[in-house]
Amino acid sequence: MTRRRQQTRDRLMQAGFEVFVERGLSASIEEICERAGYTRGAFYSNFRTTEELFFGLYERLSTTALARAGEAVSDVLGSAGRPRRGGDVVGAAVEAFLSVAMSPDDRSWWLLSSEYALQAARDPQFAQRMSVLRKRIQAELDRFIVSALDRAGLAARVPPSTLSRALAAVHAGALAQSFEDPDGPGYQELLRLTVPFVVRGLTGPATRRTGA
Amino acid sequence: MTRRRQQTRDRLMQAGFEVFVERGLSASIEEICERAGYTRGAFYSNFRTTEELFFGLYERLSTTALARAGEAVSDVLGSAGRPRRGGDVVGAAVEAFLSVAMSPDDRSWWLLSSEYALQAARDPQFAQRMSVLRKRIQAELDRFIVSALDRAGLAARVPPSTLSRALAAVHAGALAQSFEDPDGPGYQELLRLTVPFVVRGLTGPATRRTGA
DNA sequence: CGTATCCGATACGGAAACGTATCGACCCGG
DNA sequence: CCGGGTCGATACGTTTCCGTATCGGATACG
Repeated sequence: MTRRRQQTRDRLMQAGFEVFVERGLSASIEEICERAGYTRGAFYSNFRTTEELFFGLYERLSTTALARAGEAVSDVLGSAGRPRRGGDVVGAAVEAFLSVAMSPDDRSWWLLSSEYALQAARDPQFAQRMSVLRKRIQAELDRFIVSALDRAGLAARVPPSTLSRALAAVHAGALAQSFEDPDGPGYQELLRLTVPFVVRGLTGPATRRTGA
Repeated sequence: MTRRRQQTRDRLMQAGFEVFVERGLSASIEEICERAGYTRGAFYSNFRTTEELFFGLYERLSTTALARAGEAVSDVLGSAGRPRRGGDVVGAAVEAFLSVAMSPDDRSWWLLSSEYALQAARDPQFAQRMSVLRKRIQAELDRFIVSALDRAGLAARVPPSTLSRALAAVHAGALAQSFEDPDGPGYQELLRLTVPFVVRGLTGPATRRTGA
């Protein structure tokens, strides 16, 4: 409510972000407070548990992701209209997809999203709360896929949501492996080795009707 | 050394496996001992820290995975020889790949491998110790890919190791997403939507020489 | 069957983190 | 400028977990 409170909340969340990245979800309340420059009193006045702060962070992150995806959609829609057949349509689509996807060098995001996945897998309540936000992003991503395909003159051979999940899975796998195996191919290369083929495999010319 | 000691080690590791799956790496020594039916004395007599047990589990798991991969290789090599062109060569290769990959419904493995990845990302020493074992599995997987391609009459357009990493990434992404988003397409479907296209995209007929 | 050794149980001290209850300072409105 | 309410700091007791040192019993072996 008050300005001061909002500021301490923000600082605690920022500190939580950093500490969670460094230490994982097992970070202690004291660590977070120390990082933020507060004492535990401030924490308990704003959050009940570390998990609560952790989930708050997810809300914040997913909100910004949603906004970014929304922008990407309008960008694509803005310059859409007439499909263009020539050129590396799929390559352009991949680039577009990358622009929506999380920044490839964002190690922090990968670490945290792994933590979120683990937490959700272990705590059904957490999973349910997360799923609400997930669905919103998922829907926005689907919209992006649809408009991007339209712009590229392509039609999906599977439901757009299925296509977007498949691409998201490939993206996540590439991101994970690029960190887990630093000697192997990097994130960019992995995507170049996979995404175009998946897109080509799951789409066809727009004129053809999807029926059957 | 003695039989009793080996048994308590085994039981502690099994308990550790279960507790790590349920609680994550932040599990306490006491939890593990309680689960195993021992007291902390037994633990300290066999391990120094929970991380040590955790890493020991990785050694054990990677060993069995290595053995399984080795079997798969000999299976494929055994019935190889003459490449067969007809039929769904790629589909068969995918099935073969799946037989090497981790069991799709093995939630425990996914949880633990995520924990391993996180731990390695945060602790360079842990990462280095893991990388030794990883490389062994990686090499076996590469051998599998090579022999499977040979058997299918296909030649990789990229280094086999690169191909295997790409497939591993897709596999990992599909596995993760199937757990993170239970409403979406499942593991099997995600792989069917992606792996064949990636394989086709990165391989060609064996007769053609790879040289540019 | 007896004995030396190994190994897991027990006991102890201490550190770290938790949650609460209370106090003092700051902030905002009148 | 001042008063009431909010908010974060402080202090306290409790719990949990840790690591070690020691003890008692099981085990392997002659």
